[in-house]
Amino acid sequence: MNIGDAARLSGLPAKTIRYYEDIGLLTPLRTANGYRSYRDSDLHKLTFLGRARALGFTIEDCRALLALYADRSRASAEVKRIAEGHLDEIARKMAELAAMRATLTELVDACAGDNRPDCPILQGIAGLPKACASG
Amino acid sequence: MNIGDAARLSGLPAKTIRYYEDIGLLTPLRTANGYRSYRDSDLHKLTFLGRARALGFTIEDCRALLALYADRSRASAEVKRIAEGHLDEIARKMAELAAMRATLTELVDACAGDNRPDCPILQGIAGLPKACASG
DNA sequence: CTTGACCTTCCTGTGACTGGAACCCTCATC
DNA sequence: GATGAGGGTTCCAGTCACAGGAAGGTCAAG
Repeated sequence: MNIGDAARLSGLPAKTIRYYEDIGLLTPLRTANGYRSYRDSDLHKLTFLGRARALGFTIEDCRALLALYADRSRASAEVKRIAEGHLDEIARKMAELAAMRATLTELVDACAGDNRPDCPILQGIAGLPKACASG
Repeated sequence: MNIGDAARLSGLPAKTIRYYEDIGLLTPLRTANGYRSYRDSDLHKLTFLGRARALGFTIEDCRALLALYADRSRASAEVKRIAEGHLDEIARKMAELAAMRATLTELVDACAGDNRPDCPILQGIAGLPKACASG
């Protein structure tokens, strides 16, 4: 299977698949003419990677998860540890965004949004007490 | 005022302040020895930038906001438009994170996390129906 | 005169790709 | 045999918003 087919079947761009090979996440065979040749196992890895990335795992997390996926003697605790760490990170980002949204919503609500120059948004950004939206 | 003082007073690292100059967000004076010299107006800009960045605005948004801040004949509608666009972006990111969290929380809850190899998390990533956590 | 804190510029690296140039391979068609 | 379409290959540059570090200039204090 060439990279184009692997791309179609995995849903990942060919560029991304080459990149994943470049950083050592998978190593497809090569045909006589130098083309990459993907086995079923490669395709499984690509699908796994696509889903893990869609869940927001970093590439390094994905690397660890792939290794655990391939390791029949793994402890699920290790997988869970990685996933929980990622959940913490997601929670942290959501809290950060929520804080931004809270402050910004206040400012936007206070702004008339007409063609006069008075603007509570600009005033807010220029003079906000420092505790707001820190992160 | 040298860059160190500007950094302390604005709360931004000196590296960041130099970068902002590099991309044309402000242009401090220079003393005879080549050191950057920050006026009050420069410091105001830096503080403005720090707060706008803390609210998650992109650098290009910041550039536009700074210009509007300096423009006495601005229409607040333009500022509001930028802020609302950013709020939309924040909402989009939060929704994306919430979807990831929902899927991942399910998987984590289903995983025993002991030293046996059975792992619903890995199974989930490997075989999830494609609709989950798309974004 | 040296020490140390400051400042300068320039180059590289980050994460996870994306775009593009320049080139090769294969097959079908004229 | 030339041509074109549609694959594939490598390598280089760019993204975003900085951070780290090297190599060197400047300045006040001891």
